[in-house]
Amino acid sequence: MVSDAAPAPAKTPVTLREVASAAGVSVATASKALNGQGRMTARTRERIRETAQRLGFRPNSLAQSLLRKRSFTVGLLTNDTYGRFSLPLMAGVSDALVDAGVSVFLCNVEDDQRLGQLHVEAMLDKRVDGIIATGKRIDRHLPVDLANLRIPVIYAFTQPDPDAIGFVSDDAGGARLAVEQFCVLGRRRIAHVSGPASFAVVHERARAYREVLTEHSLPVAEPLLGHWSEAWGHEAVARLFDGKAGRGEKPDAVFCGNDQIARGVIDALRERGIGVPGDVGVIGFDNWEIVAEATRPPLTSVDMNLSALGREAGLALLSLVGGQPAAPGIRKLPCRLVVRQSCGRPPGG
Amino acid sequence: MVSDAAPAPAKTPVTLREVASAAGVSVATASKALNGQGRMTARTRERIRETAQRLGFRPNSLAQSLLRKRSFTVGLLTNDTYGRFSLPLMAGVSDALVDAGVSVFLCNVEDDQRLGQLHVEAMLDKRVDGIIATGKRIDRHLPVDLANLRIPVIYAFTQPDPDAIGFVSDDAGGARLAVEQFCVLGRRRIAHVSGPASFAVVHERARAYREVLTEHSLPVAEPLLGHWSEAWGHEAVARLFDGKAGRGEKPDAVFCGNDQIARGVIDALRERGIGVPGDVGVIGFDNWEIVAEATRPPLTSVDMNLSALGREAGLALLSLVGGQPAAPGIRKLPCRLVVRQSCGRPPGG
DNA sequence: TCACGTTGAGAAAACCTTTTCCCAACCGCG
DNA sequence: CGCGGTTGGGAAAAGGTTTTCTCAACGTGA
Repeated sequence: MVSDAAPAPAKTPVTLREVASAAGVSVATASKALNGQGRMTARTRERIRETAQRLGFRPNSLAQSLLRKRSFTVGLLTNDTYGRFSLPLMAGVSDALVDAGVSVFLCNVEDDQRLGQLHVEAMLDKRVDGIIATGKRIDRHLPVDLANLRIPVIYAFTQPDPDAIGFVSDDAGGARLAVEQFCVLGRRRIAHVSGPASFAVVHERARAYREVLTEHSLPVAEPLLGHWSEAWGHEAVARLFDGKAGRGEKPDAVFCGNDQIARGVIDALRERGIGVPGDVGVIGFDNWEIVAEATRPPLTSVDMNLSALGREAGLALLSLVGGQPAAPGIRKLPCRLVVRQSCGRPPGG
Repeated sequence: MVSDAAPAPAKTPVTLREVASAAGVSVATASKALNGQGRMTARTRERIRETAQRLGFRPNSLAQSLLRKRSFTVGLLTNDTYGRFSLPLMAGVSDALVDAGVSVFLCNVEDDQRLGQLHVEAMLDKRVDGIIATGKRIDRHLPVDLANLRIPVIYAFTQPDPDAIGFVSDDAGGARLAVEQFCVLGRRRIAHVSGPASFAVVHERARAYREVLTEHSLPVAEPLLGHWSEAWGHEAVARLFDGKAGRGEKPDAVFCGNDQIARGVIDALRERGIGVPGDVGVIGFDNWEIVAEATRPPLTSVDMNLSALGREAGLALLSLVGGQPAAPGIRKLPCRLVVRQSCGRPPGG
């Protein structure tokens, strides 16, 4: 027998049987030694451990899964192929699971029912322990039916089935943060420019906007709804600022439905010689850093904490898989305001 | 026996054994019937198939994998957590593999060696058939060692190990497309504004830029290297256009290293009253649609075809897993020019 | 009738690990 | 010396599928 020195990468994985025979014990004993189970002398256990170490033994996850009926694998379903929402979310999910030794199948289903079916079946066949469904819109379903699946399902940033568990961002809370910030900064005429009325979050944020203004006894302007683009930001500024009303009647703050709109608003204001944040404060939504940091001045924006949301979803799934019960319903996670320069500084500051 | 009508979702998966006993045959026969193997009467085969169908039988992938030593699973390693490069690439990979019944483990390793190790080991334990490594930079390695892995590895949009197979975009070719386009459009004084010198692609594109200009006997200006931001685009315009040289000596076209720089360039030009594309044509790189479509005018840009690159990588891995040999080396995939309005139209058009 | 080939289907091994018995040896105690 | 209890470790089943081998029945030609 040649003593192989460095544990050179074996061409074929070493099995428990090989460890056992190298250590001169049965596979049963070897298994128990490595898992800290059973009874044996400390010396035997240590010898087996060393042998396994030396041979570079790693248990075959497939065999373990087959037996334990637990694959340490979950599926992540998304239809947000190119979007920027799913990536931080996925990172959070993955982050929460990797420490538990759980790997994540990424399944992009677009909006294709057939593709969704295909992926779900593949995941079921592979005996995933659970599924996380995520999308690009809070108020839409994925094109798959996950209702009676015999494995736990968690929804994140997408519309959950009834009786399921879903995590979403607290958009109303996020909107409050933004508008309250304007109030604190002494802004009095706060406008709201947002996306299409077909999005549920548009109404949720608009409601919060109205509430905060009312609470502060400030005038409530009807929100301007358009679409999620810079161009719409430009147009909204034209509508808000190009009238012949005096300076004192025009907005001194604009709360925007996303960062692209805010970018358009800031650019349009600058083109009109209106100072940001001097004359008008601007706050965006999404905190899309690459946009928020490129605006002039850098954009204050509401962050939905998507990565944290993904983490929570991952942990919730883990606990469900572990057999912990959990009440169905929607959990809203708080947003946070990332203050940069576009909103201005406190009067006294 | 009650005839259960609709195949209600069973609480526990139905096994081959159950199918066999329901059809009155042995598991061996059942297996062969469903896989089109072995010899039996057509009637027997059909009866078994129907029984399986009726019971909603789906083979346990874990058991199959254990036996076949093939898990129909691959790992996708990335360190591009928030970036926009990995998403289209992943979509392409997933797309190429889903039809072969192969699922993809998404592993985000950041730039963390420990995390990389962790993920690679988890994937190896789960007996993935192969690994695709992808990153956010073509000229950097991932923080993991995939050299002697006993399973096939493909690199995509990241620096491959020697003797490995890698797919990257043909950046020089992409740059040629852009500069040639300017030449065709009759531009004569073409500038190049790009990212930091620490990126290999910056030099590759600059070389192509010089070559094309030389081929067309046009003056070659030294490329301006800075960083990948809008702010740098602004500054570059200041350097190029704010001198006291006459209009006839200033650039009439700017080829930018990415879309953000191009965005900055266009904005800065507009602020100076210089018309785009009338006075100066602009072409960007990356074709990041959300930026390219928001510039005024919409930005012509080089698309790296990342989704196609992902597809190629996926197919290559599949063929490697299938035992097909493949020569090591780097394969460059062509870019394409997406023409919008910022480059101008042909003189006669 | 016998030898032989074909057909249809089942038994069992294999994949790798975990876990539940089970058993032999040993110890102490009466 | 006999007995119950403990200790160290092994045999075997289980998990679900695939594949090889085996075998009985049957038909055919001599």
